[in-house]
Amino acid sequence: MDGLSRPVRSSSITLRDVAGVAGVHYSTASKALDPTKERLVSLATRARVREAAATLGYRPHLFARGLRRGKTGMIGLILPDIGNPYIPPLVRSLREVLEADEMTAIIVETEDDDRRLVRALDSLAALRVDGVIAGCARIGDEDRLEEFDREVSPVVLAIRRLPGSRLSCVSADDVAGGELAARYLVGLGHLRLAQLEGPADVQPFLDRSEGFSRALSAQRRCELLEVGERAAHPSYDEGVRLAHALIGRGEPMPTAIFAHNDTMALGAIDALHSSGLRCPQDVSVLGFNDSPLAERCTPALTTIRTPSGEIGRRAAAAVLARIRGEEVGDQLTTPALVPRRSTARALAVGPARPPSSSRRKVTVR
Amino acid sequence: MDGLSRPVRSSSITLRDVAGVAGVHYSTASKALDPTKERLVSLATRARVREAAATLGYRPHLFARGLRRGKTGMIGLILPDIGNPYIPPLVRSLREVLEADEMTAIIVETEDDDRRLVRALDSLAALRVDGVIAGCARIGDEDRLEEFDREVSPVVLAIRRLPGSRLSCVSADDVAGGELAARYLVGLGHLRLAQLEGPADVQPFLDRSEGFSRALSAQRRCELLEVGERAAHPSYDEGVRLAHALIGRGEPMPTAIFAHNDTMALGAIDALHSSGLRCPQDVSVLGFNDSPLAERCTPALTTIRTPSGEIGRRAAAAVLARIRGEEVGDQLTTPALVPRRSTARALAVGPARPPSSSRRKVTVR
DNA sequence: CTGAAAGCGCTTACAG
DNA sequence: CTGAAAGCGCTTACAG
Repeated sequence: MDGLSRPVRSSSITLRDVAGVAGVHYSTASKALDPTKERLVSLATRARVREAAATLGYRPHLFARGLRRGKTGMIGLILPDIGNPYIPPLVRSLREVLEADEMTAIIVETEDDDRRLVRALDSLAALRVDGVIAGCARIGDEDRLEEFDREVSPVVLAIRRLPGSRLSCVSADDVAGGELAARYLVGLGHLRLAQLEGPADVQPFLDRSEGFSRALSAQRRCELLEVGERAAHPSYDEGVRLAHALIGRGEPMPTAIFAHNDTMALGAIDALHSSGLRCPQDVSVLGFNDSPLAERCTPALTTIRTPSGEIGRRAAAAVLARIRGEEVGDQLTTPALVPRRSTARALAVGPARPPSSSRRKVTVR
Repeated sequence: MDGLSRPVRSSSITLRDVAGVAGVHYSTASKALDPTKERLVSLATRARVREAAATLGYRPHLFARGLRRGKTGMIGLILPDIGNPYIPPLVRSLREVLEADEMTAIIVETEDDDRRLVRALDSLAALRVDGVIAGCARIGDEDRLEEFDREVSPVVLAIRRLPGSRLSCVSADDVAGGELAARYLVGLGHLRLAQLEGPADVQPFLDRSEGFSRALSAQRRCELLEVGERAAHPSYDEGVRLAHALIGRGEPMPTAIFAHNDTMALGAIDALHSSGLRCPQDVSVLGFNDSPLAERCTPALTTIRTPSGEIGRRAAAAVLARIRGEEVGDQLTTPALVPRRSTARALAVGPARPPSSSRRKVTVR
């Protein structure tokens, strides 16, 4: 009678419709269509129901099913920035694992902003996601994330670990990555080095710093030059800014720079370039992550690979396990050095200087 | 009794719980909490219900509500590739508009693969999304997309129009963009030009080709060199490949190249570079889209801006309108030229040639 | 202004 | 093997 209150689209085919065509009760149709329950239904009925479903184009209403079963089949994926080239491969691998379990990922972005995180968590709670993969954790987020884990659904950390939290985490071994960076550059003969550090509220950057400077201090004669500040965001623009800060100090330039991610490394290379310094001839630059753009730039970027595919797969498997009620431990993947063109042997001769400053000295003297 | 079948988490606070604490029927609680219905409830009750909801931390179960109301609050966003730097800004702007209407976007990727499109549409149908924004349309997808629009929920096209379809579309005016590219390069004095074309099953690339070559043929003395093939994907790698194809022909090089998107332009620049040709001194390169990386590379890329923020917002507004039952027309946004460092005046002197081939000629002669 | 009932589309014990 | 019933959490006519 009330045409307006009914769904308009033809394809809101329901189990009732299927059952009607097949001539059975809709609960029987439900069982016939459920692989785990089909054995409760006679072969003949099964066939009839399936045919009816096929000809009608029936699709189970996932959220109706979810409501009944007490789950939604949705996983929240909280990311700081989907524009970071490291992210898409990770999202893809993660989604593959989720989809194999009929789960769908909902991506929300925080842009490393507190209020956005709160809002993201709010919506995911209202959506009743079955679990969350948080790739956005900043030091200080422990409580919020753990509360969600306690009150709504399981949360696992990915990429960014949170030492002060009991939430399990899948990430790279960033300390080892920093060490690897240092040892490689030292092996190339570099004695004066610097690092462009990511924000201090993100543990991986702290870890990379620690690994790098620790491995360096184990070497005699190696000097770690201070940039004086860290990046506000681990972005190209900040890479440019910090590199210029380094150049502008007036002190001798390092012969090698370790940037805390690939994007900052690209910024640094372009900044060097625009200051008349060549990479790698004057200054070697080493990135971190091995995101897709690392091999697609000039010079191709030497970097530390932190396998995003594997981290994505493991993180997905970890939430799925926690949803099943299993406990999962932390998982660190081992980073690997990928040598390309942006690093070179240190020259035996004296320190490179920004052309302008060396020119200045020449004219002054 | 049966502890196992009930939700475990404390926060599955339901309307019943709230009503219990407030001492009212749960239907009354529902009204008290609904801004559009709160006037049906006495002030005192309203206050009590709200307080109960707040102290219990009640959140409406969005999918339960959706089931009752016949909508889910979800919009499917079908994209070929979230790794394309043009995409994140578009996703962000689009999401802003959707969120203002309490809608959530579900992103699925097709990688321009037929089977993935089918699967994507399948899942979105099972999710009963209220609408779809398809940024993945390839020529030939008309039927599938229109069927979804007819049977499941409204589909609007974004970025890629589909001339053979009645689905409404929000995109850039790609023909005008191609013309703009041609006129700009001609204005710089270039007489021998080439374009690196994207796949022929994507209308925007066809449009860019058409605009470019049409504007060029209107000029006397301008020559459009044939590359001989199009890109299989509009990617960096294909940009590299096509540029090498151009260089390897043995014919004189163009002095300006129009790449059908920024990513291909970057590939082309790197390919030129690795062949000893400088951009822009030897060859100017013009991109398309003005994705974020265009201003963050060396040389900064001259490109055609097709405002992703605006396209995203309009596309979101368009689905929302269609969901409300309104018809919406096609919308073309006007592209604009963004001059940067990768293009320069054509030299008055003779054609640039790949160094190797010119060297060869020198030694041979 | 409040409550009781029906129902969104499904699943799942429970009878027969 | 099949069906009838209850219920997931909500909203919304409909009575009172």
